[in-house]
Amino acid sequence: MKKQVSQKDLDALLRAAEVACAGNGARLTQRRRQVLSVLIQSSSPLSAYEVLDLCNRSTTSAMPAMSVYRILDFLEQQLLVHRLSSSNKYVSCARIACGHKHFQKTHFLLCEGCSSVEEVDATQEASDALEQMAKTVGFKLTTQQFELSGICTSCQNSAGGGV
Amino acid sequence: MKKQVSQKDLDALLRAAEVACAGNGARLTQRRRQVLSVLIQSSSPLSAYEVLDLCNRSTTSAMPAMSVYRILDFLEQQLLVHRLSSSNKYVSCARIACGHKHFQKTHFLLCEGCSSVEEVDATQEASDALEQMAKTVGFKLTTQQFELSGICTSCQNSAGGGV
DNA sequence: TCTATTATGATATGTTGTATCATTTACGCT
DNA sequence: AGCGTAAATGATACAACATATCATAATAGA
Repeated sequence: MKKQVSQKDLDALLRAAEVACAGNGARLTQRRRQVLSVLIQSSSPLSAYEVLDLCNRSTTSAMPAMSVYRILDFLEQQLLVHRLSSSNKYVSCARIACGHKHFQKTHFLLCEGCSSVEEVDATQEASDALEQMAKTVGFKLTTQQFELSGICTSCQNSAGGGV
Repeated sequence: MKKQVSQKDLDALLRAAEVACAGNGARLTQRRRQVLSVLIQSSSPLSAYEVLDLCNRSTTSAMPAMSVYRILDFLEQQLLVHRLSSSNKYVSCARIACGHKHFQKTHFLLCEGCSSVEEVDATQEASDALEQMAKTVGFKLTTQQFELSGICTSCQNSAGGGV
């Protein structure tokens, strides 16, 4: 499903992404830009092959699967996209525009109704409670990212519809 | 890696599993027992194909991949094994012996050092904090299971060794 | 412009997961 | 016990997902 992103917003995000890459001595090439655009414009997480299909739909020159995997890895390293391990899919980072700083642990709220994703910072309470819980069995937590399923506001209201 | 489970304990768990199945009008067949045994005896989560390999190592009659997937689904329905979505692997339930009642949400603490898994009940504080956090963006949580990575006690002490 | 590095293309192959239909096994019934 | 039905497993084929490897192209810097 396609998210409504204006050309203006998309351009701004891509510019910000470019700057972010440059800051790391990396380049946002045409292909990488293409993959990132697809993810930015998607209202739900996409698998590598879904990204591939969408890329190849809009271009004449077909991209090989290999490239998509490579580019997704790259974009993840640059913190421009996140990989959701529970579904093995990718979403564009919600923080691209603001210098993609993640001050807290990141949580992803996955809607079971419409598959949309909400990226939120962890509350101190949640982090503390989880850490405390792990501590009772001697675990030292390292997870920086949680993926939680639920029902988003829209779907609660429309009782099962889309966004 | 093989966990040290005595034949006595294994038998007791399998008997408990059999009773649990019977309670649901289901049967713990030879094949299902075999798959469950493999998981009980593993110190870390196993993928479907890892289960398959282990099964086929101990038998003369080879099991097809299809059967493993079917049986894992079955065992999961019977609450005898859990599927870890973050790694797409399976672990035997830690509650088989006690009637596998899950009163709270279940958390899995995955050790990044030795790959062992600790199954714990969620604390009320953690559940509340997560629910509260989701609520701030209008989400109603449905997740019953969290998977957290960290370092277990043994690995903290041995600074990188195994269990 | 030349060269070293990085990025991508192309091909092959490995891994994981399912669809489908045939066969076998267990259970209830007479 | 013998029979019919439903459940479970076997067997085969194939689809989907992921990676290894080497060739080619593009880019940055000297």
